[in-house]
Amino acid sequence: MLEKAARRGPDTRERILELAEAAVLAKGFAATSIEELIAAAGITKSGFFYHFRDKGALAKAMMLRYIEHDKKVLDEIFSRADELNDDPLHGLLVALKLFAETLGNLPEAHPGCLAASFCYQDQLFNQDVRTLNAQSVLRWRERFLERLQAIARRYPPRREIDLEALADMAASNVEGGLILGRLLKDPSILPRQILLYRDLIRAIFQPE
Amino acid sequence: MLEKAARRGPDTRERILELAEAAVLAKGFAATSIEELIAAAGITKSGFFYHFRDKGALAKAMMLRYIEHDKKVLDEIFSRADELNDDPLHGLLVALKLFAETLGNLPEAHPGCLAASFCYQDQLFNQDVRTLNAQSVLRWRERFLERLQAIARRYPPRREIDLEALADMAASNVEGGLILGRLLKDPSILPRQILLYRDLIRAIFQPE
DNA sequence: TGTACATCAGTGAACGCGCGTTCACTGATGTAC
DNA sequence: TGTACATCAGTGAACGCGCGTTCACTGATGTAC
Repeated sequence: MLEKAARRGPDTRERILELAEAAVLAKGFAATSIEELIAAAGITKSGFFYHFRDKGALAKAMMLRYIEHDKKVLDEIFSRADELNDDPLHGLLVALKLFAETLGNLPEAHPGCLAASFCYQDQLFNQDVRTLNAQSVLRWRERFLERLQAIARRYPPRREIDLEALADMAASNVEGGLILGRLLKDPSILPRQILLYRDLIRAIFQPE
Repeated sequence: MLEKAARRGPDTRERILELAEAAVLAKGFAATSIEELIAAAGITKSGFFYHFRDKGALAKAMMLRYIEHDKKVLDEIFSRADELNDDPLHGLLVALKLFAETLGNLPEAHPGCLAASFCYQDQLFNQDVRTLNAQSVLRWRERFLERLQAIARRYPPRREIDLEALADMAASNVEGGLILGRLLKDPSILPRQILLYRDLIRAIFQPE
């Protein structure tokens, strides 16, 4: 037990999920074959079915992994942003700046979002997976709406504004920015969209 | 020749493309089988291959059809918006309002964008199709950027602003709104996002 | 106006390949006594 | 400390089905003369 080592591969299951995510973001779930995943992971087909009951179980595991990762990233950014101040507007502006930097420095050439990929193929998945997917975006809504409401209390905006839509715009803007970035193969689009969203938030709430 | 009628079905090719678009938006291109399309269209497999050399040719035809439709809708909305005035800001605000209404009243339960669907599966397509897809979003950029520049000349914004990002935000916001609408099965999200974008444009440029 | 030919919009049968899934088995590690 | 058994992380072979594609053919319409 001393070694706790790598029985076979070091966490094969995680490796499969990683490979699957990259493949799905490149060509979709249906076109991602188990065959190619096991070839890349260096196991046999039966090895795959030891980890996942069927292909549907792979989809669900991918979604759970994605949601967990998503939550972790957001948590970290917001807690870093709130570290040294307790002004909700300032905190959000810092968070958005951090977010733009994080997403601008991703190693992948054409990053994508699994939620978006799955939602454009959702007939392939069972209700379970679809519900999980909806949850991931609901968390964004809640998180940003809470923030914006706190900000609006302290800095009443000059004009009336649909706060829920403005909260959804955070996620919407990221999804849209990812798509434009992919279509035009321009990784600068997403960070610029986020910084633009940030500028708009500031323009709405910040007293002159 | 009098009848010019319906040789077999009335424009089978168009019917296939229509069916294919709906299927692709629901489950992706790879999972959309020729078999299901011909079953729905009421022809045989060979009939399909009379219209399309192979599945790749179907993809390209879908993209061309989508681009043409996209252009027509935008042309129409902008020309309606510009009909009775020549103020660029007012024109854009009217256009965005029309756009929100148009997209809010779509008959489909969960509308989607073929460009977005394809970009999340772009490994399935050849360079030809990918280039077409990029063009569709470039047209949005050009169109909105032109507008925004004209607006900025007449109404210099209070703060400096990244006009190109603001132009891209039009497309980005629609793509994002579609995704959120699908994920949450809420058709009101997209029109609200567009109206929010409109409010932001007004807040940036309109003199108090 | 009638005939010969061309084209358009398909039909029908067959193909091979790759996919997801199943099942009986295995060899290394961990645990009970 | 040694042995018996259980579990973990797989292997290997076989399966049937559906998919995209091909090929020879067809029957209705259009066109030339």
